[in-house]
Amino acid sequence: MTNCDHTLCKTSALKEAERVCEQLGARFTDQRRNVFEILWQSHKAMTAADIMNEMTNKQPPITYRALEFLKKSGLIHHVTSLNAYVGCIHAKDPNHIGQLLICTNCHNIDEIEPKKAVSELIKAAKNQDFTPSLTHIEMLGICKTCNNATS
Amino acid sequence: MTNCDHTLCKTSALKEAERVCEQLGARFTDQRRNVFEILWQSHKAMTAADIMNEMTNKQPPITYRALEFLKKSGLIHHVTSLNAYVGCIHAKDPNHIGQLLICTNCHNIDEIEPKKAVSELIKAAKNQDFTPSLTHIEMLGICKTCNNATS
DNA sequence: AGTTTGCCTGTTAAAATTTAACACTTGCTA
DNA sequence: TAGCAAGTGTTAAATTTTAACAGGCAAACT
Ligand SMILES: [Zn+2]
Ligand SMILES: [Zn+2]
Ligand SMILES: [Zn+2]
Ligand SMILES: [Zn+2]
Repeated sequence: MTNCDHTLCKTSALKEAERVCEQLGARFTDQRRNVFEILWQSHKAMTAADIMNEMTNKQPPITYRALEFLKKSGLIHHVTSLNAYVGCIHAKDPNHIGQLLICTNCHNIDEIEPKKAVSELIKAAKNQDFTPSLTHIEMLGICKTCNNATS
Repeated sequence: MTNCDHTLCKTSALKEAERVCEQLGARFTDQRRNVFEILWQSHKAMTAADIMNEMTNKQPPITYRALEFLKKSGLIHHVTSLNAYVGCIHAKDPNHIGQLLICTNCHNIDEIEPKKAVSELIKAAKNQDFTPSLTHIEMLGICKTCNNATS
């Protein structure tokens, strides 16, 4: 994501969303698109309230339902440590486990797929005879851009 | 934690809490102890409301302030994916990064310290020039006991 | 074409969760 | 013993999330 051509980010995310919905037999309705486009204005996490403020229809149930749908469909991530949401940049792979790098300064979020780390995490879990189904990895810290700026 | 002598868990956690407070120059007051002991009744996560219900003084600010303090002091973990809290079993090491194994069946939480996985996560972050300060690792799944029970 | 069906929306509230503000107390210490 | 910082009690309020239910809309059947 770092130094992205964000117009490209956004259009390809939209295309992907349409594909995913099609595949799920669900509709990419106005409300869902509205939430999705608002989230994809940037790579920053937004709270439900943030999003709601920018919606055409600002009623809570509308917003929460769309968020719920997008999350279940793997198109967005719920950033639990911020209680906020961000568009997923790996939506093509519905089974990916993302490591979210959350900059506490500029609030941008990058998402990487740390295959080796994940396999270590799963190994560690299995050592305790624990069978994981859902994994959250969130790191708060300072991103490259902000690091350079403050030095 | 699995198959623990929980009386032991609890007393050693209390002793540790007293030590940590002492070291921080803070007081392990009645309210803080009340929250802490309620959490340590088990290894299950409890929401703020759950805890509040069992407090001597059931007023929200009392509960939230104690939780905030205990979290900042590293004595409990905020389980962000459940928006709930659980006692930390590695409080002796204030810099540990715990991997929470959260059983969606019995709701017990185990916490392990996956050193290798963590170093891989940090390595992956640094590859993006990201400087992490706080790391959350939470896995939802089925624990050993529940796995055995359902098979 | 008309009708059923299931998904999705609109709307009205209400419940649940978290925080603000401020006066007061308590234990330390200068 | 007065002053200070940490911690509490109390009253509300703000924020976040959910329930409930009537209505609309698009694909699918007859
Ligand atoms: Zn971008
Ligand atoms: Zn993702
Ligand atoms: Zn811990
Ligand atoms: Zn279990």
